Amino acid sequence: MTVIPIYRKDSTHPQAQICQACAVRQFAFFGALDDNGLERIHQHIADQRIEPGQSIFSAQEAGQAVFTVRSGVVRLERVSERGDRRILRLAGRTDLIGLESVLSQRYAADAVACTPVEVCRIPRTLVDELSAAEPQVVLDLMKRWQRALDDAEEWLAELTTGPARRRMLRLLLKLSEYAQPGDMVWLPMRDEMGAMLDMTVETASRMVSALRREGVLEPMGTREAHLDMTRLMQALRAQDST
Amino acid sequence: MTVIPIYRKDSTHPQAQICQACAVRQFAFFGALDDNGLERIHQHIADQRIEPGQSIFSAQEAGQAVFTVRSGVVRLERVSERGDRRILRLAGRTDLIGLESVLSQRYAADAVACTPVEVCRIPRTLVDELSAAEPQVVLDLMKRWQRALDDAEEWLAELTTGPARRRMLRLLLKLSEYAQPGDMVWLPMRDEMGAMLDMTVETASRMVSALRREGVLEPMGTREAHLDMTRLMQALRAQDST
DNA sequence: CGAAAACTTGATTAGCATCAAACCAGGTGG
DNA sequence: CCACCTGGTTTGATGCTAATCAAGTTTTCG
Repeated sequence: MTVIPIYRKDSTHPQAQICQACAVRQFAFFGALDDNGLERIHQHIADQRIEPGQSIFSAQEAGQAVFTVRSGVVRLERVSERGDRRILRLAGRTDLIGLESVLSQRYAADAVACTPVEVCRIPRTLVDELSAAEPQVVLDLMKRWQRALDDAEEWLAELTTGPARRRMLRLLLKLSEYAQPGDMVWLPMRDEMGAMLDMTVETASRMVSALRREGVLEPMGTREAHLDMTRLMQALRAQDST
Repeated sequence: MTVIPIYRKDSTHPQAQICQACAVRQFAFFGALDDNGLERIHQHIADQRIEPGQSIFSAQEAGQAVFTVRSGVVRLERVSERGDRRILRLAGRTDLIGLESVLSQRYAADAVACTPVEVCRIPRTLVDELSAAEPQVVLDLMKRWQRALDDAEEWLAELTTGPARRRMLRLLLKLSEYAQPGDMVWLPMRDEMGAMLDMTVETASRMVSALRREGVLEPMGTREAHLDMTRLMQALRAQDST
């Protein structure tokens, strides 16, 4: 528990308390900043709530800000030359998305909320100022780029190859990384699964149904499910050994 | 044409001339440096020649250096959980690989020469020193991370989806980016194509043979080919419209 | 020159896409 | 409150694409 200094307890700016109390702060972009640093910046940061299906930013748009995901799951997707949507990777709590805006580049992909999402919008100009003042910030940025690259490469190696059943199992494993408190994982719509795993809705549905019958998966309310991790890992091992 | 100052014309260190005359210097990592900066560093840089099939670095190895590719084509690949090799992306002239070493992280993938390759090995410690001295260098690093991410995402969106024929056509298009002077492109082995496009050697062979018969592709000597770009683009359009 | 490696081609089969139809949940308006 | 509609999901039947299995051919290199 951090003790909040008295002089700031009744700060006039409402964002002050929010940044101060931010649950993801220690992992997130401004973990590197001390309270003083935080004080200087909070008025430029806006926190936003985004409903499922709504876009956070779009590909080709001139990037003006990066976003820290405070809760929920965001998908990053592109439309291929052929015209079909492909989901490239997911971002969750503590992830920073839209990094390319720091370089004054256009966003390279669409970012769309999969669940209700809370993000903090951090303007590019602010990142520039901070980078000049705090060398830690630049290092943190580079680490985040590397993480994004790692995620993309892992997605490519594990989620685009092998039979449909294996890809679905690996997706569930990945989704478990974004689990809510209470073991609940977000269960994507079947067409989202299709865009992630390069399969049709019908195939996605068949795989999910099969796994439900096997007890790997238990849908709990719309768009959520409980995973039996033991059975999931077991199914994966069985899959990979054949 | 840069005029080379007299005082350096007979520098004792052989690497001095090489760095000075480096054909990729303006695009490569040290484009940001002036001659003075270059003078300070060249003794730490080693240029290496690597034969096809040889490894430049391996995944999990503690990264001690980044590498600028001066010529040839390098593949970045991972072994999936299931145990099969997956090629994630390619790197060519002016690309910088092994960026994660700057963060003192382990290499995330294997880097293997596809053709005869020339690289400059740049130690991590040198990058650190330069970053402190020259702010441009850090910006350049971030741009390169973003480029790597872009490449990985494009690979995912264009080369992992659609029928085998389309994926092969798109691979040829990508290979044309790495063309030699004289329109010659490197033609991978069939099993490399398989690892790039997630198909078997047999399917890769069938696709290449078909495209050769259609005149899209003309093998010229081992491991090289001439592409008819007009027919290639035409075949791609026909493919995507169906 | 001979062996190994890479490539090609053919026949058969498995897995997934496609087409088609039914099913279900949640929201709306009569 | 219920009938209805809509968007998402499930299931079934059929066909096509690419994997697999199996030779055979060409190239490479000691």
